[in-house]
Amino acid sequence: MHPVYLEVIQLMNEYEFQRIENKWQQQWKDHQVFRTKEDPEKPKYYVLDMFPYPSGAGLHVGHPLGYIATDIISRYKRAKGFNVLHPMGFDSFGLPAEQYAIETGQHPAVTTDTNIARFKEQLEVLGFSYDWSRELRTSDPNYYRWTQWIFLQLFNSYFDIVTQKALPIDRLEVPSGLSSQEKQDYINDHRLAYEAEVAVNWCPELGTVLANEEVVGGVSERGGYPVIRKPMRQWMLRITTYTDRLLEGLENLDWPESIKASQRNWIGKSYGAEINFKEAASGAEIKVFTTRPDTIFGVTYMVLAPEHPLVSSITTANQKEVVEDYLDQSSKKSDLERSDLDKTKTGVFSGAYAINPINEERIPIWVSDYVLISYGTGAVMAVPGGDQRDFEFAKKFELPIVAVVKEDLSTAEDFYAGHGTIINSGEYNGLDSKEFTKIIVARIDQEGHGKAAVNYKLRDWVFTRQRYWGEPIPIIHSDTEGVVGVPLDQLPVILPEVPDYQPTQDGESPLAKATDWVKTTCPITGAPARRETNTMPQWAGSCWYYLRFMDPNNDQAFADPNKLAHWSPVDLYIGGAEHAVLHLLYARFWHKVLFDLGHVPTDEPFQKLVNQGMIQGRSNFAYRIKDTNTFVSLNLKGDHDVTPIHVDISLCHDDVLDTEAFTKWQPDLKDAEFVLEDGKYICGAEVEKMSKSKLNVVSPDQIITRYGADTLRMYEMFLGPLEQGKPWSTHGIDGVFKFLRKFWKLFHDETGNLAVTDDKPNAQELKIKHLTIKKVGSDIERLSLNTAVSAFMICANELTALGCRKRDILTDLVVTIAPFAPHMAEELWEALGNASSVGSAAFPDHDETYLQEDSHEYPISVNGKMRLKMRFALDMAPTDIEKEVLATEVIQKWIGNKTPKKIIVIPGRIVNVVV
RNA sequence: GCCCAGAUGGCGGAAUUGGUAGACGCGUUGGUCUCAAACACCAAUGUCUUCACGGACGUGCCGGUUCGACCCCGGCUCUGGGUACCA
Repeated sequence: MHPVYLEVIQLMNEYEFQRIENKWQQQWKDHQVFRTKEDPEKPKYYVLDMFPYPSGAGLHVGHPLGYIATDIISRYKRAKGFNVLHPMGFDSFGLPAEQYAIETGQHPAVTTDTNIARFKEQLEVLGFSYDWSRELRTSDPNYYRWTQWIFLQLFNSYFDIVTQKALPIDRLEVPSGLSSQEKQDYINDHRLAYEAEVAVNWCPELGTVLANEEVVGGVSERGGYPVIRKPMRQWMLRITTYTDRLLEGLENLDWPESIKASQRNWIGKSYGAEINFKEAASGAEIKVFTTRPDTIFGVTYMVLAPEHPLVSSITTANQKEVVEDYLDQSSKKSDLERSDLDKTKTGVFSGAYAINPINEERIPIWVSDYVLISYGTGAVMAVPGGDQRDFEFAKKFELPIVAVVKEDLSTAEDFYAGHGTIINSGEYNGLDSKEFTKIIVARIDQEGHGKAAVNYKLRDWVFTRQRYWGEPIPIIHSDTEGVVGVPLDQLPVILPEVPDYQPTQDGESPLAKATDWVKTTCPITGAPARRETNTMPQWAGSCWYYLRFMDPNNDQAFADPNKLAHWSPVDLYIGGAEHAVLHLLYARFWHKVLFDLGHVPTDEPFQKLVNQGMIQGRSNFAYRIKDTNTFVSLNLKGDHDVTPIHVDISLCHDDVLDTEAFTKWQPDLKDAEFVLEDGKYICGAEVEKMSKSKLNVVSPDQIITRYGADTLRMYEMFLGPLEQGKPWSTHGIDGVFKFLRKFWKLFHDETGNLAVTDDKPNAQELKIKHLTIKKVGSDIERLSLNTAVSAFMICANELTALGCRKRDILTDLVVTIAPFAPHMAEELWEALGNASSVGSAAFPDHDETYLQEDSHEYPISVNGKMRLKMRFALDMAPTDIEKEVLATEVIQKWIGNKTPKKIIVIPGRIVNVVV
């Protein structure tokens, strides 16, 4: 809309959203309307948003989708008499700020502050009812002090197998007769936070270690450089001890099934058996894990991962050279190459043989990187007749294939991966494979060849980053005492200033450059010692922020136990599905540890979880003819070799490029030439993730300037179901804007004066009111906010048609709409003569008596097809209805000369005549 | 490959327990107002057929259960998301 029109509309329609919204946002701020205190008189309700990372790009229209929903719920629950906790904060440690710091030398704290200020401003103009007095930032020392404190809780705990819970490390029973070094090692081996040498993602080009989430498809997310595995000393968290608890805990959570499925999948529990094979020459034991012990007679060879410790010792002299060559090659492979599924399998024969413990068969031992050292035992018994990968490998290296399970005995296929009937397995032939699994595992166990076993995909959590902008790990390295936790009264360990933020070439953290900071003393002996220089990953701060919101300014504890007891757990948590696994799994893990140690009152942190869909962007493309500065319009590019480039969507209107603006957009485009169609340059378009780099970001600010926050709030809800993703489009926002003006006009006459009357409402008007209250209330409860908006539209349409301006009707509607359009509601509420905020008014109750009717318009169907409608009294006897229906001419026509077999009358619903 | 979700007019979507398919909004068409436009308002709008009344078809496809199916069951197809040499 043109700015001139905007003024015209405002003059004509009196709904001055800009004035109204500024006014009420100021009032809420001045009077701290949303400040929350514990209130034992009211039931509590904790509504949480996934707090954002304050990026430099600011909010786009996708961010508020979930925030609007939680704000509506919060305001609704308050009006329903709940004491609502609805906080917001910032996940402010993280890579983009650090990357920016490396490029510009500006301290990440400075850019983070600027970004947060911008985010807060954008959140405020949306009219959210956050209790800003509880705002937190994960990069604030008063916050990360407690993140470090929790880390030390993990460091000072172990997982007790018997009770299946974490206990303080001093309760660990250490075997007697150990030397002091052995004793220290034993204890460290049980801590929930421990140091270990593990393979990490090392990016040689960037000279840094990357987090898993920074590696996409084997290359670095930033720059697209190859990433290799490199063993380095890391802090790890023993999340694997909690696998079963994390799995079982999912059962009672009100979470989307897909998220639970993702977590189960990620944990990846599989049942099977560990079977010991013996190497023929040395008798060395090689353990394999299999989920299909029933296929043991189909084992035709064995495969070890290249990193398997036995590889070098069993390799025969003849094969030594090829095996070493292969090991060397695979160690150099990037993750990209190793994970490329299309590649053909590689491997070498070790020269050694293993003995199948069940049938004493001698099978060759191969080495191949399709077996991973990180899962199971790093060795597999290969059953090419029953496993796709083994089958491909056997085909390539011409190894024998034996079918041992058949679904259908008549087929001649030599490959079948499912369950069925056992064949080629000696005395066991003919058994059902599932049945045989139990029998053979029992035999293996009895004969000492192995045992039933469970395996998980979940690995311990690599908890260190060689990065600057994160929480320092509160550990001191002492020459005599090993790793020592920083004493709790010395927290926080403040992030030091460093000369520059660049990661070092050898993978050491930038914190190592703060040499004075690194030098410290051992808390036990007082001798000189070094601080840990690694920092925590970005997930650390978000693992427990929901707890800190309950008591954000406490400097004695991470939160007061009474406040934790009052607010726990989070009743409703809304956020994007991209956090389905990592954040939600890590947070659950920390929570369970804190629960075991008696620090939090619940076993699970988030009772109900809802994923809002992602709002995608619509990108525009221009097509540059290769090696030229000429751009060809969408439908003419056919014959040319073109490179599509993203064009900022602000340079396009309905996919037509503003060529003049385009040439001024970037210096290298100033001489750009265009091949036009119909005198216009038409851009290509594609729906993809909304992001700064794709130049398709729509900021809520633009929409708010045009239509106001209330319109944007209702429009985003009106788009469709909350959980569903959709591309952003403003088609239809006018409809919502029109609705709000219509609602406004119910209260005002043509001159803009309040025109509410004190007339008594009639039955029809009361019915509209009560129906709307009922519908909106139940829609909010089930998070169907799109249909709630439509209920308001229906209501406004009907009242407008009736010309109803009655106070009784309108007062309740203002309270009902307040969660959705709070600014307009406040303004109308004030105009109706109320001194207090509409937020303090109780949500009206609907009265069923106004909704009841004494008759119902029955759809009359013949053989299930609706033919006409007839109105009958609700208390009319079904037999009387039957008579009337049969006597009707239209129905008679449909029955014709047949006799009705049956007539079904469902009182208050439907009539069906069966002929 | 595996796991999960989904498929309804020109478009976004509605139908809460098996009971009138298409609420509400957008768009489109026609009209009122206007010098004209915008705004606003009124009417029509699933497809096919009919001058009309009406009729036939219709919720991705095939089949089933039922008096009655967008909804339940069996078998597919396609789309989106997650995940993967996990033995």
